[in-house]
Amino acid sequence: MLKKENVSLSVIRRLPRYHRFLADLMRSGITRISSKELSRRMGLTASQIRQDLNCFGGFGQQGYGYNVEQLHREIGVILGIDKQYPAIVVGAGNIGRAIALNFDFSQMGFEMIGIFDINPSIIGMPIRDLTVADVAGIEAFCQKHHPRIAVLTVSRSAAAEMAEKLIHLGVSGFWNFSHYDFSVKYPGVIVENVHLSDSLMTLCYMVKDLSEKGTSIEVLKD
Amino acid sequence: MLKKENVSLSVIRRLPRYHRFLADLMRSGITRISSKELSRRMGLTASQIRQDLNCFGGFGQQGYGYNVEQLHREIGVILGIDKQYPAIVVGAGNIGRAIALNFDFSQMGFEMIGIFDINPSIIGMPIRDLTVADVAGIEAFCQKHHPRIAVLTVSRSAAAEMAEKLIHLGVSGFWNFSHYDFSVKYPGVIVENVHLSDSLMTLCYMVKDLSEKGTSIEVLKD
DNA sequence: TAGATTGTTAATCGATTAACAATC
DNA sequence: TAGATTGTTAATCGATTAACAATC
Repeated sequence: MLKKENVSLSVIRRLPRYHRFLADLMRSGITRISSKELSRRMGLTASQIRQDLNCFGGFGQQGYGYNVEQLHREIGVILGIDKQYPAIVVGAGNIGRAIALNFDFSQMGFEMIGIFDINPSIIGMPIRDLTVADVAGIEAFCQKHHPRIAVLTVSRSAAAEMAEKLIHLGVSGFWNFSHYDFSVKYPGVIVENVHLSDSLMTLCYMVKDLSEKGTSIEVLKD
Repeated sequence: MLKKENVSLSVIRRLPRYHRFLADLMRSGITRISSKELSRRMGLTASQIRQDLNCFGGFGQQGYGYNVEQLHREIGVILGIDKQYPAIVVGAGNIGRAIALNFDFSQMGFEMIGIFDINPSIIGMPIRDLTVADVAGIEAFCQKHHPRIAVLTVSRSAAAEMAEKLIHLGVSGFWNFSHYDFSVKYPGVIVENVHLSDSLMTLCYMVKDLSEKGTSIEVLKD
């Protein structure tokens, strides 16, 4: 199915957004869409959409456009969210619990098979169909169940050691919420960093920038 | 202080990461750093670091490098995190609470002045020095306190109406955790989207891609 | 002064956009 | 068939990297 050998990360990062907008279209009962109309809704160019999709194959039909339901499904397959890679959550504090409670991992390619924490007052807490386990047992757990990815929500100080341990236990990917940046230290290990504070600082810059440029918010508002 | 009129978003998005690495250096007691050494630690090129910083001015010294503490402070000022823009959290579910509890907004340019929810069993709950208020009173609150940004963690279905309401109440920026993408609908309004599910799907792609290419994880591991 | 490293200009690379022939 | 819209090639644009003169 793959046409291009190496698809750029910029393209990959747009795929989930296409997937989301296509799901919206399905909900609205729209069954076909042109790259032009989709580009209008998403704030992109039609050219870019066609270029992006053609990295993976020709999913459209000349003169017709794309079948919404089919394209939605195909993008899901490209992303691999039809898989069920075993995953664990390490750190069951506020963020870890919120993630575990709010996300349906099974819809995003993963099966949540374990949650761990070091805090005795959190260990034993039920979260969905799992129970928070003592992180002391994580080594035995990994040797038995071989999780492919770990959601890392431990503190900055604990992250370095934990990442190293998990890599040696065979974990090949991390959804990293900790403030520790280990993508540089372990090249070859897949790390998807979620630095929420970076995102908030970027927002701060944009708010400040808008203020300083004195652009009338009133004008922009309507 | 600004040298360049319009700095690209790619550059802006790297600033918080520089800020974070510089804070690390300060903690390690390192007082000066060259672009070369910093690039090695961050996994970038020295050229890029110098280009990025020179969008805002010359912070270094030939033959010496950069003063860590000074550069850290300067980047903070560029980002505007020394400001205290009033902010509210709308939606105090798992994600909203986790965000409100974990983040020190004051260190990222914002002051948290209110938290709102629609659910009676959540209203009245204390979160840090605030209490979750009934979202019914959000209009009166905004007219009185004029929050600049809103952290939006309401459901997809509630997001559209809430965004519109807040925009008309003068909120000019959103930290958007909802699945509703309104950056296209309201151009001019600042929206920093945090689509955690997009991030997780991207990780899924990378894990799948690694599996399919059959690259030996063993080799990469050590 | 000599060595180091910046600030900045020029070259390269990659990503986005435009154009259009192919075709449903 | 005629109209529409894709898939794909070519042109443009922007971002990254390289090079080097300026200077601490």
